[in-house]
Amino acid sequence: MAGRPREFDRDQALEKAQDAFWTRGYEGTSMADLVSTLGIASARIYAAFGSKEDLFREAVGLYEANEGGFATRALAQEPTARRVIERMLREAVETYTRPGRPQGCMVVSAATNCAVENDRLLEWLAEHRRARTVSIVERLNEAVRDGELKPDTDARALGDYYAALLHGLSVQARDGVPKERLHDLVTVAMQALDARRAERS
Amino acid sequence: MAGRPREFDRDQALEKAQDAFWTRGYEGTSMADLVSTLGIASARIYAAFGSKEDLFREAVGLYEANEGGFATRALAQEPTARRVIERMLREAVETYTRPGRPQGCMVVSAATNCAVENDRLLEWLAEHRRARTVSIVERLNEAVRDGELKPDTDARALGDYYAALLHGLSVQARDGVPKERLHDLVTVAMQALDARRAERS
DNA sequence: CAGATTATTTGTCGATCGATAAAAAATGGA
DNA sequence: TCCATTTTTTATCGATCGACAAATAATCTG
Repeated sequence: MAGRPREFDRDQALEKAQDAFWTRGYEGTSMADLVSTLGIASARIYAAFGSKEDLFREAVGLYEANEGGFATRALAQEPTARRVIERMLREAVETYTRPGRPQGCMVVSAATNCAVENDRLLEWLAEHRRARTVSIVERLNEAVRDGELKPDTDARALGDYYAALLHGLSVQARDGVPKERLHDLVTVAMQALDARRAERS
Repeated sequence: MAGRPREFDRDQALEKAQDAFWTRGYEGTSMADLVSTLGIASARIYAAFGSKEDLFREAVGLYEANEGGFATRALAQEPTARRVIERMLREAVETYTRPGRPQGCMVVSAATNCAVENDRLLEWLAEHRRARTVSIVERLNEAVRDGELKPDTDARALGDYYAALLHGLSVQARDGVPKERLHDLVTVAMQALDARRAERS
């Protein structure tokens, strides 16, 4: 273990790359943009991160481990499906509209339209979105088994519904719809779940 | 009025451009792509349509006048807000998942992440989405005034809710969620409106 | 100190981006 | 028939794309 020590903070550079990709997407952020945003020469970026694509994947990982991890956190920490869903949506609204931060969801908007040669990235993000949908559906199925929701509840339809809403929230946030209106919209959306709650003793 | 007659079908070329932009987005579709898709040299494209951006705007216009015009059509043709909303969502699902056609909504996905120099296009599409939201909210407000919906209904929240869902449906369709599941999800979403319907004599 | 290792600097690579100039070809009108 | 007009053909433009090679500099080990 030797060699010249790195002169820049790799984690800090990764954060800056995350924000750039989150704001403008993968193809919307050029290497020249990254050079000026990170403040280091392109050869240093390649030495530290491998390629633009590698950097992007690492940036998405950082996003999902922090700001974008609200779904995972809600699923892990909330005791009921009702609370999982509401917390997930409320935190999504907050994250998507945070002042001074990139708007919307990085996983939804960073690679939606891109050239053929980057289809792998597009598919990679799509798989992340589908996985999130699956985890929501599974949690709702669990709630049906537990008796939290009525036995005849269509958990998949309900899960698809909240997943679609989550993705729609991202588009709305990017369009500049204010946080308060998004919260009001979530309130409307929670009725679908409340209508399926079982009467408990 | 003279000059050499055009040798290709302009409308047909515009349709092909629409499909290309719809599939891969504005920046994801290069001039080289357009040349091979339309089957004509780039100089001819510029002569007929002005620029890549002009061609894109014209292609979006074509989309909104046909496949993408379901919201306008539903608003103009259906007698009740209930029927407007359901027809709009059902037709959206059909349009977004049509076999052999580009998936999702062109207005939602053709310019979500792009470079700084194309921010005008991004903002232009965002304005289209916001305008659609406004027209939905206005229709729901009208329904409250008409007595179709309960007097204490928050029409804006409800309109924002259906707009968000519409945008989410586009993302889901692009992710390959099958049509049937999207219809089931729409069924769940219709409950929010039904809960606001007034009891009529 | 010398040698191995890693980072930084500097310059540049071939490919592709959107766009156009100039010349040739095909029409209608006088 | 000849001219004005428009399209097509052909070739190419400068800018930018992502990526890297080679030389230099800074560290640890022995």
